[in-house]
Amino acid sequence: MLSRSRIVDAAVDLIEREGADAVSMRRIAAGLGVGVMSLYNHVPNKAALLDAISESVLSKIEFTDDPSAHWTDRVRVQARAFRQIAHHYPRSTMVVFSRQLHSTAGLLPVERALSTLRDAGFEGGEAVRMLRMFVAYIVGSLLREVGVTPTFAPVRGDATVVDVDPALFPEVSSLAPYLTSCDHDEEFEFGLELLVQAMSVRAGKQAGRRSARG
Amino acid sequence: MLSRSRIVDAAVDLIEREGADAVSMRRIAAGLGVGVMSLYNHVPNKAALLDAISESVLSKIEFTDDPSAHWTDRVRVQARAFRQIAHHYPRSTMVVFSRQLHSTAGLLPVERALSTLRDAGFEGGEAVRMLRMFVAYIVGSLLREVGVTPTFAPVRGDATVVDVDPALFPEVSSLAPYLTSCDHDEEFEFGLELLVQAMSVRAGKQAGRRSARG
DNA sequence: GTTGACGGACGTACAGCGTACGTGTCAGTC
DNA sequence: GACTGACACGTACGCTGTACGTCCGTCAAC
Repeated sequence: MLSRSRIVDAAVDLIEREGADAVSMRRIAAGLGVGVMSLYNHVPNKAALLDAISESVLSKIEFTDDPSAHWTDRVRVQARAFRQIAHHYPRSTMVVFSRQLHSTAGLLPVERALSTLRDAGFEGGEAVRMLRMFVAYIVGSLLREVGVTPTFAPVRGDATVVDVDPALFPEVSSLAPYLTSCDHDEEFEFGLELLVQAMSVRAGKQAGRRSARG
Repeated sequence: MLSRSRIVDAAVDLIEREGADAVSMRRIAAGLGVGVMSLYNHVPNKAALLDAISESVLSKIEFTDDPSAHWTDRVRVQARAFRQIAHHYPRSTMVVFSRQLHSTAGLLPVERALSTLRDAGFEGGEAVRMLRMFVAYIVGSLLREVGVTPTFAPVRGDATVVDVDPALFPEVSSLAPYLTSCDHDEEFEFGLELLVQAMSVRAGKQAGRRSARG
């Protein structure tokens, strides 16, 4: 028996196996062993199916939030949970990012994150701004990681940075070894720590106001 | 006479006017008053055309770098220059983000940014990590701004957050007014300042190493 | 002036796409 | 038995990217 979730799962599988470009209603139907138009009994159109895929992927994020942990650790855990799913469904993640997220699937993560930020001492608009900034960093990082890994297209040779004129681009040239290689885990953790530290400073300033201006 | 740049410009215009989904070789050709297949004399295929669009948009970023300014101000200026282009070509920017950027068009910005970071006192891998983190934040922010603004699809009603059960999502519910509204300029500057401050702390720590571990 | 080569614009054709519409087959209810 | 709804399916239409062949304007060689 066909169902919306079976269709979504098959679509995600297809995306991960053959890439987002390979996704067509006919391919999905073939994968399920049904006719094309049968899908439309459960999904209004392809755009809605892609939205459902986004929702499905986002809902897979596991937020094992430990309220007793320090808020900095909770931030770290939540960020890594996001990233883990993105790495598990890299090509589908690109689909998520390329679409509007206007669904309530991501509401639980938001609730958890806001709760964490409140513990950190952020109130009202400040908490929301912090959350948005954090999400921006995570999304931007994952877009790079997932776009670079063999996700959407086969990786091209890294000769692009090798044949750079050192006279024109001295910095790029001298930092070439760092630019060509990239330990994604390390990069992510680096930015994560920087953000957590920046938030700690900000939190201390506004919450405890410890020895500031005094 | 047809040319690659004329095709790219027409494509960008079309994307901005009617959205990325409306882009087809036939539409572009019609906009230029030529036959479809004439395009293929200048562009190998549609994917290459989209890559050319990315390159074109990225190359429009104006980096009026002032080496005499303080590095923090240079960082701000560079980030805003990026954002300005994204706002000028919002729908095309989505195309840029959805593709692999593997072109040398973004090399000048990279050079400028690395130079700025060197002035800030970052060396080697640290500079590259800072750059990547910064780009991640900017890209993530723009993805949200540009994805929310009437860019890809018409904006949906903001009733998604209104009908939230306060018992299930207390934080989301109480912060609803902050979550539904969003001053993008303010948000961007907020994160920008936070990052610049975080970088300043880091720069002071590793460059001057003033009174650390002492 | 004629000829040949060639680059570029173009038309045709084909496979594949999303999906509107109609049809057939069941399960459940009177 | 008849009626009803849900659901799987086939057909068909307009669209897509693009391979291929054709035609024409320009220019070099003779």
